[in-house]
Amino acid sequence: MKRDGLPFKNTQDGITSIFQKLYDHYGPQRWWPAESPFEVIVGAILTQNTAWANVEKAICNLKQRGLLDPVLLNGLEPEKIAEHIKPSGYYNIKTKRLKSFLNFLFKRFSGSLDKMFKEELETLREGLLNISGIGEETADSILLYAGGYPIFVVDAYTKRVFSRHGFFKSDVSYLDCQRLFMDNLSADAGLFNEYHALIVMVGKDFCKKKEPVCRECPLNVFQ
DNA sequence: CACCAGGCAAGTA
DNA sequence: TACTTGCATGGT
Repeated sequence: MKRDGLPFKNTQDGITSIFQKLYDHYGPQRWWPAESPFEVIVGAILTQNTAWANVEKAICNLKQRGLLDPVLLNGLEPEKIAEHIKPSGYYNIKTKRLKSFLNFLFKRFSGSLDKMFKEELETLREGLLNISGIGEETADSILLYAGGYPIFVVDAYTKRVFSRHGFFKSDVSYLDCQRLFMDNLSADAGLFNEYHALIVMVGKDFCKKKEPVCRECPLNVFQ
């Protein structure tokens, strides 16, 4: 880690102590905000490049109609799905993405999430990435937050916060960024769960896209 | 009013 | 491989 004047002995110390500072500041986040693994999956697809508040409206529409279930949603006309998830934006493409996932779930696991989550981590990750509409972040979110697998989720905030603090360049690849965390933390799903959630919190509060650097924040142990 | 949000795939060169 | 563009609503 070539970062002068920082209080970390090495990268591992940095990654570990930043987690501790965030946890001390924000407390446990207990993600994902959902009542079931399927709700996590739907939310993970709907939140692609979309504010969570809008996703909540869409999830609420589905939940109120009792449609937050693989069988029922799979039997629904695309036009009806699109109508319900409209508040989350990109509703036509997201309808296709939900259908693509459901098609995968029914063809490979006869519609059973329990069966799906019996797969090995790497096998299931490959399978999810093969679904049109599910990229690395969505796949890892499903694996970690719905399946409880020990995989670290990288998002725009992760790259922004940690590149601004010198851990890598802002155009770092998903896998390189993910490797930084997974190589320097124990493979603990509970830890990865909290860490990603805390990064999103601190990112929302102090690391906006517009500003050239992070404002002073709990992460600013760098001065 | 402009800009952004817990991405992804398809198109182009 | 490396860029660019479309997708769309709702909050600040």
